[in-house]
Amino acid sequence: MILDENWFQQMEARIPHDGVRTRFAPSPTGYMHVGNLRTALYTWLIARRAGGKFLLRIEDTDQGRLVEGAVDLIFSTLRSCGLQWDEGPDIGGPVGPYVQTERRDLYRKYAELLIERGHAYRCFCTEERLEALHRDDPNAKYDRHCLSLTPEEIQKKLDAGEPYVIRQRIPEGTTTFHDAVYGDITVDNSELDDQVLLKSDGLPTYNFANVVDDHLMGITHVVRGSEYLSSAPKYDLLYRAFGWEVPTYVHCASVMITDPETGTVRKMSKRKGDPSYEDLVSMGYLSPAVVNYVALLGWSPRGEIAEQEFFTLEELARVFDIGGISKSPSAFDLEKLTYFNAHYLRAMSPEEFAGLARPYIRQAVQNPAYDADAIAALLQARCEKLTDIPEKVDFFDALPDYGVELFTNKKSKCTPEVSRAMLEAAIPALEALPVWDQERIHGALVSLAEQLGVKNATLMWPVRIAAAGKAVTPGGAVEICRILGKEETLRRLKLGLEKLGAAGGAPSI
RNA sequence: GGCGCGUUGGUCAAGCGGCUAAGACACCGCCCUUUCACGGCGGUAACACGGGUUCGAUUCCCGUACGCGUCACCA
Repeated sequence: MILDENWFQQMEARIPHDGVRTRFAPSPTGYMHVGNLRTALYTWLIARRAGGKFLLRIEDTDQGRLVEGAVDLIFSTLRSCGLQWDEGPDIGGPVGPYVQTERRDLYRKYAELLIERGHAYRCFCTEERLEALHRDDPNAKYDRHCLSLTPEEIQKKLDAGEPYVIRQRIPEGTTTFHDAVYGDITVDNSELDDQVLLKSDGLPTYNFANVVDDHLMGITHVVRGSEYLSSAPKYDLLYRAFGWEVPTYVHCASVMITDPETGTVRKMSKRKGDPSYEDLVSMGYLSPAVVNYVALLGWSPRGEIAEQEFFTLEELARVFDIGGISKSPSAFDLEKLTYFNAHYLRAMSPEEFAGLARPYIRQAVQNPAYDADAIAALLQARCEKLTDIPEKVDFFDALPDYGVELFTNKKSKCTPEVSRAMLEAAIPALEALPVWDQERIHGALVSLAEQLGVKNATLMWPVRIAAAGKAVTPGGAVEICRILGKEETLRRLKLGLEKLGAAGGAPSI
């Protein structure tokens, strides 16, 4: 086998050396879980912070685990979070292709280059032999059986068309690698296996493809989950075997979750029903809130901004530093995400919020007479997620069949008798209003309370109960009456009065 | 089991030899108030354990415990 020097030189010549380049390299095997999203975010931030490039590479070397539509989900998730890539499968770039199966020939060439240099070798061992080895000692590493094959033996097997893999030859000694988060880590090479670089189907393993692609794509910072910390020494050895510069490793601790059933912390997982990014969105969470929250899960701002908790993506891009990434795993807390979400909801302009809220309002309020924007205004400070909305406003369309006990409220000094008196007074006062708006309804009721010598609350409580039929409502009596309109309001107040037993008799206050 | 990494309140976390050990979520109380929220103010609550090093350890070193990761022709 003759290696084409020119070809390798051409590959090298394509590599950009113009500053920071990072990559997000998911395998299209399912959905974007929160940990993936965070890795993507940090990767993007490191590039952005440095004014560098962020690339997207699809690692689809595992034929068996491909999931249809997974690539599109990755695209859409990244985009909706604002993590646009500068180079990638769909938009191309100087070091493409950006899908590993489209690069397959290249890995073989690099594997053979390693063989030539004595850092790798062909292995013809059958699955049976490997299994037998493992049976004898479950922790056994590959016994290097094929390392001792002579060139003649190898050629004979090749000619016979025997399938083989290419293995990395791990040298003696120890390997020390540096990680930007964890510092220097040293391991004894005897802990390392002669791992497979090229599978018998001709495709590279993750570890090998990763090293080759990261180098060929000029990646300067390798950001990934800490589950890869153990294989980092093998990466280092590979880089050195090729004579390549080792990139900066940035390993991030896992995102955990407290299992609601057992109360123990474990890694988040789809199978256990933990929410993915998509799930969170459909649960009513906003992308910027999720991004903001996730950024702080395992990273914290330092210096003058140490106290800041709300960040836009652009702000993060300005201040994100690798030094702020924490070594220990952190637990995803839906309650805290909810808090961030609520903050984002409230920080919107009323118009923007109304636009988002409208569909949710209309799920429960179909009567077009009821102004969705006015309802939205009541909701903005009162919901934490958009999905909270429908159940809060269902009383507009249909007055609930409530019980008279709602007319009793200690704090407002309301009893059924008091409530009856209040409604009896409120109905004519409201009936007399020539114009039905916030100011006038409010004015009428407040001055009525004054006339009657009661606290505002004493009058407002029964009016609100009668108007809404619920103990808790977004907005007070005035706001609700205004939206209901004069006619419907009066109808409901009269209905409330009936419930209280409309019988005459002087109100006993 | 070997190897690696980690361990500050229920949760996220600051701290990088000397502090009454920040801040945030949640929780509790008060204020505001036409319910509920929002907002404001305040409160409860933590350095896993044992040895060192040091004048002095949350901070450095070594053990122990616990947790996580990894030991695939998966990524």
